[in-house]
Parts: sequence; C-alpha cells; structure tokens
Amino acid sequence: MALGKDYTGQDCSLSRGLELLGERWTLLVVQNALYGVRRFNDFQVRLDIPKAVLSDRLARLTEGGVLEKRQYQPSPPRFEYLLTDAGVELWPVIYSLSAWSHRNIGGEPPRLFRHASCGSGLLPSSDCPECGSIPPGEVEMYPGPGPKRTDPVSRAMNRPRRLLEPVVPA
Amino acid sequence: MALGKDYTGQDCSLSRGLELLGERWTLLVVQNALYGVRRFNDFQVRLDIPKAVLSDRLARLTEGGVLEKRQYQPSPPRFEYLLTDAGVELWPVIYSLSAWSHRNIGGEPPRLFRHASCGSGLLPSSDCPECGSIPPGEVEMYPGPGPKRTDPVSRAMNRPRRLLEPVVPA
DNA sequence: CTACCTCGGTTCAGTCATTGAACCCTGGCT
DNA sequence: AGCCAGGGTTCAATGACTGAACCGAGGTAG
Repeated sequence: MALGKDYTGQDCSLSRGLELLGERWTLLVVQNALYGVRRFNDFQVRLDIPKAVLSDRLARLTEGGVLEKRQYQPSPPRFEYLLTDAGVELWPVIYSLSAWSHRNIGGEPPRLFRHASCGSGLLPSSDCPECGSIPPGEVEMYPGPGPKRTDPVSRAMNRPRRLLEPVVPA
Repeated sequence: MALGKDYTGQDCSLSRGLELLGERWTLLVVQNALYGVRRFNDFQVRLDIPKAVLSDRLARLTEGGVLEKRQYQPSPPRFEYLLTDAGVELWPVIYSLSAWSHRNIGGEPPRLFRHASCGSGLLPSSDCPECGSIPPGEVEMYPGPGPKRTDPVSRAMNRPRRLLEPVVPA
C-alpha cells in the first residue's frame, strides 16, 4: 500500500489484504460499489475524491480481482465497474466495521439495513437474527436518521433499495 | 486519517471508523494486540514498524478508546497497552478480513484458529459452526502451515494459546 | 563510581502519497 | 462550429511515512 513499501516481512493474511484494501479511500469505494455505484463519475461525485486517486483505486481493485471493468455502451465508449464475487464477499467486512464504528464512535447512520424477505435488522456480523447468513442481494437499505449528502448520486441512493442494485442518478 | 484531511463530507459510519483505524499499520497493531502483544518494544519487534509511527498509532488508538495505556511496574516505569472492550470487539472485523484475504489472495496462514472448548474451526464471520458467536477469549490460536517470523515475540506467539493471553517473549 | 544495557520513546531529513486544479480526448448534440 | 458529458491524465504543493540517530530514566556488572 502506501509509500511504495508493502508490508514485507509480515506473515499474515491480513497484511496481504491491507496491501490491496488498506489505502485511503479504497474501502469506501468498495462500500459504494455494494450500494450500487458503478461509474467513474458517480463515485467521484458521491465521494468527493480526487480523480487521480479514484482512477488509481479503481485500477488496483480491478487488478486485485475485487472489481471488473466493463464497457456498457459502444459509442460513446462508457465504462462501469462491477463487483466480482470476491468483491461482494467484502460485504460482511464492511458492514461489521461500519457497525463497530457506529457503536463505538457514534453519529447517526444515514442508512439502515434489513433482511428484505423478513424485515429484521441485521446483526453486527451482517447476519439476519431470524434467518442466519444472507447474501447482500437480499439486504434492503433504507434511509436512517443521520445527515445525508445532497449530490444527485447520494439522493438516488437514499431511496429504499437492495444492495448491488445499480444507482441511477436523476 | 492521512494528509490532515479527514473524510469530511462523507456521511457514513465507515468513514468515521476509517479515520481512526484506516491508517497504515493501525489494524495490524490491533491484530497483534488481540494476539497478546502489549508492550511498545514487542509491537516494534514483531511488526518492524518505524518507532515514530508506532508511537503515533498507539497514541491515536488510546485516544480513540481502542487501547488503554497502563503502567505495569513502578520502577523502572514501564507501560503496556491493553485492548478495551471496544478494541476486543474488532476481532470479528479483523478475522473476517483475514479470512477474505486468505480465500481471495492466497498464501498459507501462519496461524489457525479454533473454538477452544469444542475444537471446531471458525466460520469466516469468526463464529463457531457448532456454538455460534464466541468471545475472543475462547478462541485458540495454533501454528498453521505458512511461513513464520523468527523474532522472539513471534516465536512466543507461535505456541498454541488463547487470544488476548499476554505474549511473554523468552 | 563507571560503563553499558533496556525500555520507551522523540527528532529529523529524505522519500513517497495525496490533493486539487487544470488540462485533454472522444463522441454526441444544437 | 461550438458546447457538453464521461472518463480520464498531468503537475506543483502539501502532508505522511521511513529509517537512522539520538535521548533519558533506571537497572546492573565490574
């Protein structure tokens, strides 16, 4: 990750994971991909991230097998970044870290999550208390009490929706 | 986190969590604290981290309520850093990210984990497949097939042991 | 009493990453 | 012909990380 140096000498899987995912912005990009963001411009608008950094992060995540870059129309050529299966498997990591942060740092969450088919809120592990482990496609996201961004991408995301459902700004 | 700028403008808990935990080395420090490392020097030896950075990370984690600094002997004055309850709650986050990295990036793990009382390996969520959610104190860590560091702290850690049990280098 | 050792740091110059603004190119649209 | 959108690249300034050197309090061996 940062500073050209990797975590050489470290012997654990975590350090290898952090080389790919541990840089600034990277996990927020993955989070937004889970929320349905797919296009360069939409990531940029929603995250307020410098374009050069976004470009780098999308490229690394693509190399690393977390995202896949696809052309979604031939002309003008336009691209989107989709989560791979490996990328989707990051949902429990991202949710559990969000949940930890909410419990231990505070702040009102702008978005809440529930199991779409039974309506239960999720456990910190991202499991459903009634049904156990559930895939992200069955998780419904809906507005919570916290403050929300007002850019078009965030507004499109604030309507109740499943994870992974593509965001289409107005 | 990095660059004096925080993730201002972001509206999610995750960004607040990453301000505290998302810097280089921070999560590895917490991981090693879960593995039983407590002293400045032991972190430094095991992680090969610049002392200035370690000093900064321990201070931030202490401010942030993840660690607690304690003097464990009066003379000469010596200190240790213990995980708070909030810090211990990071175990599922760290384990699930490690497990993801192992599945999706590869490499042999130097350490494996099982539920001490029933002997089952852990699910990716860090739950026991037989007993469900278990506290870190009931997780036993034992050597896996992967390469291991040979510094004294790592060697002390490579004996089978519970999470959180203090590491005592030879 | 002196020299040396450990622990737990701090200081500092050099290197590398991030930022934000400016620019660029392709291909529509008017 | 001129303008716009999407998806980037370039570049100077700023800030973080690195590694080596240094430091001070308190033991301890000679």
